[in-house]
Amino acid sequence: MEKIESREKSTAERRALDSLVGYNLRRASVVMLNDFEVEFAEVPLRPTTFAMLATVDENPGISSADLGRLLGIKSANMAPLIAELANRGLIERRGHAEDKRVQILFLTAEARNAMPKWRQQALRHEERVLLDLTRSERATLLRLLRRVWIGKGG
Amino acid sequence: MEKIESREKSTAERRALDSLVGYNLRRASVVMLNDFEVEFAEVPLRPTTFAMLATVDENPGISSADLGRLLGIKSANMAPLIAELANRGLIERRGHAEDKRVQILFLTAEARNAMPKWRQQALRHEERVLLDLTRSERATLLRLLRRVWIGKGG
DNA sequence: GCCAATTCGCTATGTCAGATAGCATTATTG
DNA sequence: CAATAATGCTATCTGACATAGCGAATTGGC
Repeated sequence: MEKIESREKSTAERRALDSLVGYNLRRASVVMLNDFEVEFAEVPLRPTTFAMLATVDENPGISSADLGRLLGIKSANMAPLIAELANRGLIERRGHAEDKRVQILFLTAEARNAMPKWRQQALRHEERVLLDLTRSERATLLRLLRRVWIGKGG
Repeated sequence: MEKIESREKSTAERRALDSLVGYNLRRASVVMLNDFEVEFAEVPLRPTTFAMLATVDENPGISSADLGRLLGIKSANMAPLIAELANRGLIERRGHAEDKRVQILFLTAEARNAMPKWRQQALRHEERVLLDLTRSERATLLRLLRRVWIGKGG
C-alpha cells in the first residue's frame, strides 16, 4: 500500500496562537521547567524550593508569610513546602521574638554551604536554554517579563 | 503594645531571582493564566482547550496526534481533552479514510460560530494584561519567547 | 509474504504548582 | 473589651504535565 500522505504536516498551520503572548509564555515556561528538572535531577530541588532557599539565603530571618508574599505562594501552599525543607534539614524555623504567630527562617549550615553550587547550576540551566539569545536580548526579555507580572497579584 | 517593626518589608530583598529568566517566566505565566480564567469564566474554556479549538478551527481535519504535536500535548493527555470537547459538542471526531487508527477533528457548527467571540475574548485578555507594554514591546516579547521554546521538545 | 518496529488512541496513575475553605492562636484596632 | 486581621496550618480540589502499558493498525526490512 502507498504511504498515506494526508498526515504530512501542512505548511501554514497555526496562526492565531502564534501572536498570543500567553500561549508562547506557557510554551517557554514548560521548556524552562523541563530543563531545570534535568539540571537539578540529583539535588533534588524544584524551581519553587530553589527560589525559597535562595530568598531565605538573601534574607535570613525572613518570616514564612513574607517569603510567601515575595514569591507569590499562598500561605496554605507554603506550609507543606516549609515543612519539607525543614524535614530535609535545609532550613531552620525559629519563633519570632515579639510575635508568637510568626516563624522566622534561616538556612542550615548544610544549605548555606550548598547554595553557591546550586546557584551555579541555576545559571548553567539558564545559559543552556537561552543559548540562542544574546546578553542584550536576555536582558530585554527579563525586563519585559517583569513588567508583565510585577504588581499583578504576585 | 507597640506595633512590631521587624516584619516591615526591607528595601533590598531578593536579588538573584530577579535576574533569572525562568523565575520571571513562571511569574508572568501565572499572571496570564489567572487573567485568562477571569475572561473565560463563563464559557468555560481553559488556555489548553482554547488552543485546541483555535487550532482545529484553522486546520479542519487535523488528526489528534498532529494536534498534540503542534501544541506540545502528549497523546496520553490528549485523549481526555478530546473526549471532553467532543462530549461538550464542540468538536467532532471522524475516522481517517485510509488509516483506521487515526481520527480527524472538526469543529461543530456551534463551536465554529462561537470561535470569533472567543478569539475576541482572548485578545481582550491579552490587551488587559499587557496594557503597560507598547505594541513594539509586545512584538519583541513575542519574538523572544518563541525563540526560547521553538524546537525544544515542543 | 512475513515479522519487527512504529504509530495511534486510550487507560491508569503520579507529580507539581496553583486554588479555596476553614481552623486555633495571636495581634491590632475601634 | 469586642471586632477584625494576620499567621501558620490541614484538608481538599484543579489543571497541566509526566510514565507505563494496552490493542489495533500501519509501515518497513528481510
